[in-house]
Amino acid sequence: MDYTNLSKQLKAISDPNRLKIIDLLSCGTMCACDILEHFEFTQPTLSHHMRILQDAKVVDAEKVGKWQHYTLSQSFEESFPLNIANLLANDENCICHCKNANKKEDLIYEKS
Amino acid sequence: MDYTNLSKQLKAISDPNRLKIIDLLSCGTMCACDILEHFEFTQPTLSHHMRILQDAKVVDAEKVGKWQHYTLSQSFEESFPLNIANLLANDENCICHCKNANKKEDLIYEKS
DNA sequence: ATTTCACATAGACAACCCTCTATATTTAAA
DNA sequence: TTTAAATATAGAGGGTTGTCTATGTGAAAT
Repeated sequence: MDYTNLSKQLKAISDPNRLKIIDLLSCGTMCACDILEHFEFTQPTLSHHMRILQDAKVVDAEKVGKWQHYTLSQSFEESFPLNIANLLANDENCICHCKNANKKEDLIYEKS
Repeated sequence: MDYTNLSKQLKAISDPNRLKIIDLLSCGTMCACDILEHFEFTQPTLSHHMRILQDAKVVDAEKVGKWQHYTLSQSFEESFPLNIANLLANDENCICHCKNANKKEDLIYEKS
């Protein structure tokens, strides 16, 4: 598991305003000015948030005339929930392979 | 969707070291000293990380003798992946109800 | 050609985060 | 009772973040 990379995506989405942006984009493509209508902050602040989401490959951008069209990136939509499931799963990918868990003296050991 | 609350959980887990802690705990309960063996940083730093995870209700702690036993909280394991899926889903919970998406002049409108 | 619109960039500032060293607390062991 | 072990707390330092105002840029409209 690549903690550094997953951490970057999590940092990118772990702001309440950026979560709302992602929720808006889950409905489909939107341009910056339409997104901005849903917020109280200024246009440069939105531009800052969109750059963070693009740098983290959470959102794709395409310029159409004067407008920037933003879309949730397919790789994010597909792989991010899988990465979260993988993180929480107790399976062969688990870092500790269950060697170090539940080994305190008040817990029962398996016979060796 | 409660962006503020989801943001707090995301911020809590969006650090590479805390992601590794969560991955370790996905195998089961561990005490602080066992977790610490997997890291280079100092004991007070681990204590700091565990407090953040507890405050965000990601991890539960139980003191047993000298040891602190840490476990992934059941509510986190269950509800967090659902919240992520909900965020990305284009469904009735979507903030915009699809009213504002895809409305630019270069896109086709549905007949009304 | 000039203006307007949509968006990006620069720089500043306060708040927060991660890590450290030093020290306190609590529990068990000697 | 003293000591040792496991963990928590306090405080500091350097880095990062979210927001702002001011300004730049590029495309469309007049």
